[in-house]
Amino acid sequence: MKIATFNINGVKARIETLLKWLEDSAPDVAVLQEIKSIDENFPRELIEDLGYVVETHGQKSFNGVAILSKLPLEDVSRGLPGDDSDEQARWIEATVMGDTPVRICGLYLPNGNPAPGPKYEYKLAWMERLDHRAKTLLDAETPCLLTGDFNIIPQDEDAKRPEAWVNDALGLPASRAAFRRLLNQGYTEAFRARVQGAGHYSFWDYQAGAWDRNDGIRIDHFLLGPECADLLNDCWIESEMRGRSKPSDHVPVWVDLAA
DNA sequence: ATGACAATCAGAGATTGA
Repeated sequence: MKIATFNINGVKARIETLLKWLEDSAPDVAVLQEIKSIDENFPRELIEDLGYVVETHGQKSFNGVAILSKLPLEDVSRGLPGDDSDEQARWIEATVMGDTPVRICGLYLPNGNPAPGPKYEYKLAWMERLDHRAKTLLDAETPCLLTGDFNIIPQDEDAKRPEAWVNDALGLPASRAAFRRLLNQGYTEAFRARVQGAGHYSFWDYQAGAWDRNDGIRIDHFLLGPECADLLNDCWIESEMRGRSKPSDHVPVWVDLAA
């Protein structure tokens, strides 16, 4: 089973790019972030016509996540538990019913800039809620994974210019520590289980020719629970998507699971 | 230190992103 995460930076602006990608790359499951659309305006029929079931958790203008799947989805839930007052659409879960069912959590973690400040406090509080949800999922002792735009640069090797991010919400020690706490629970970062070394990125800013200079950062991740990590065949970044016409500033990241 | 670029909502320019 091939699963991809992709921050599409607006489904309305990216629909042609998205449809062509679904046709050409054909993920079994696509986990999307920043759909920037309410559920009613999401182009679900165009995607259903390609053989996908579509589950969205959208909001007006910003944020918004979705799961597209060629396999049936069960037990869909929306919103990260732990704060009923949080109205930002950043979390969706569903169980993908392949040969081995896998619980998939799609997340769009808050950016957090400027830091310090209320937006950074929201990011850290959101990660605390994520930590709790992740623990609960592990307790089930069945295959599960967390994937999406984490807005975290895990280590210096995950940025072309690490010095540019030391005071940024994506690279601050508290951000990295919260990410490590997830790993320390027993989650495996799929990409680093397969690929070592610097120079692998999933985001390049639209500005200042960042793509042409390969001035990127790796912030889109797969965290696999133990039962899911046992199924990992491969993990890779589809970086060539950044060079196509009308690209998102993120590219898809993939896992192949024996599930 | 800031802007560079892009998307959204709105129908200009502010807001958000990373």
